Amino acid sequence: MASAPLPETSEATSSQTVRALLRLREMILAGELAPGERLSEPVMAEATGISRTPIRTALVRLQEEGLLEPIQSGGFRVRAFSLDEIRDAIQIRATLEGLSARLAAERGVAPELLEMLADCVDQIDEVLADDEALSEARFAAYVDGNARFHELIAGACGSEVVRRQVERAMALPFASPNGFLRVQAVAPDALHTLRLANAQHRAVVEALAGREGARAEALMREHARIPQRNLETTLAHPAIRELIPGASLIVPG
Amino acid sequence: MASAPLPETSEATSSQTVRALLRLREMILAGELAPGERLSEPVMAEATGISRTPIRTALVRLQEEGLLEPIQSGGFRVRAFSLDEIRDAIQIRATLEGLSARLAAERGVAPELLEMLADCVDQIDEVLADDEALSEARFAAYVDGNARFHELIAGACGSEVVRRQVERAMALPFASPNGFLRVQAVAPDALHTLRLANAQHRAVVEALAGREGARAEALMREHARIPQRNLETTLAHPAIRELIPGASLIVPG
DNA sequence: CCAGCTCAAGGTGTATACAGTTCAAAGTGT
DNA sequence: ACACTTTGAACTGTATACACCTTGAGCTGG
Repeated sequence: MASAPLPETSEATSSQTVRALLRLREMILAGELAPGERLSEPVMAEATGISRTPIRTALVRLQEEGLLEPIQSGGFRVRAFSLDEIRDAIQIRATLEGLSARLAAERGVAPELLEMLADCVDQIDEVLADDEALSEARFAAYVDGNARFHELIAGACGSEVVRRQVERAMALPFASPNGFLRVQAVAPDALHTLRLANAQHRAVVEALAGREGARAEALMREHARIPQRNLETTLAHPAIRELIPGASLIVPG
Repeated sequence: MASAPLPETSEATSSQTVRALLRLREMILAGELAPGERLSEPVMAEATGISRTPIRTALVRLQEEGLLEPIQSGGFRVRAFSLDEIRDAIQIRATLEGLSARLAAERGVAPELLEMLADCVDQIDEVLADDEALSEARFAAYVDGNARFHELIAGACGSEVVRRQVERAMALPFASPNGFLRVQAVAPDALHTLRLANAQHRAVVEALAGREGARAEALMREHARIPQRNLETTLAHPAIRELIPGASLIVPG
């Protein structure tokens, strides 16, 4: 039990379908497939070395995920997202996170969960303690803490249905809590904003502990203004578009 | 162009996959497949006369929809829903409808849309004008008006992303606006409650017209208390469980 | 030179075959 | 009588073959 390093979950992921899903998502977000372009199953099969069947089910999954849209005559094309849609996607996530937080506060959260949330906040505080610019390692630690915090919030109300729906809302790359973080990191007031974000995190934990449902909900909603702002920044400085995943899917519209 | 009655969209729906999806969903909601039961692809293929491939993609879609859950060793089983989960699913829908309504109010809605919404409300009012018990036909008219109203709200903010997400939230049968309506119809205070519901509809239209975002959002949320109450009623009187679609998926939990 | 038509190439939807694996039941040994 | 083993049936994941459809390019006729 003690030996045997975990089988590398990333590469040798058992099924072909999962491999195809990961690979295709990666290709789409990397911009290897232009928005509006039809995804030819035989071509993808050739490119990935996976047969058409798993490719096909991966395409269905990606459609449900929102990255692809069906074509009248059959098959799928890469979806393009307008800035307005991205704004809305972020608001959807924030709204659902707010719901989860409110329900959690109203129903009460287990002390262990509060502690785990506090751990995330502490980890981020530690990362931000220094006044120097963020190193790559510190940035990674922030991303990790932030992702864990938001995952915990998604499941905080103890409802599988809610957790699923929140996760769905995060599926779009720009709607994810970490979607615009790299943009954030290069901003002049980066540290200041990140500290503000973590102050909001801490306030949410406090609200959950005190069963303040409305406060927890409002905080989670307000919290999503930060990526909104980063989106504006990205809009204003097209050069930093490269920093955000799936940037190629964003169209002026 | 004038002749040729539209090909019956319901039965001869072009693709096998769509047919399989409809048929399987129907079977699950009708309780022909018990919750927890594994769905054998060959068996379903035999039962429906459709080959395994379309069955398979339908299963994937039903999983994304939330009606099925994956089994460790492969394949899917019918998902069971606890009462708490149903409550939460209704709240999710209400929350997202509230978001759509608020955004619509803030951004302003086209006069044509307001008119269409008002039409729904009027249609329902007409159905409820009479003080007698609801006939089957009047009930159907109510269901239709109600469904149209909620669909319009889902798309009212003009965002495809939001519309999609709201529709997703309505996918679970009990979370749909019409999910518990049949229960409502047999209640002693049926007409009273339905009139209350439509008063809320009308208030939402008013709020949209007046760009009162917070009001529109709060109304849509409150509006979902009615199905919540109907859920309680159903719980108290197990005999009427038969009236709601997918009742067999509800477990005590 | 342009419009319309034809034809071919490619692509999707579907069926089916096959290998590896899981699960359960029956049988055997104690 | 009970527990363990073994075997077989069934099922999933995957590959592949095939028919029908769509679409675009090239060709022909005006």
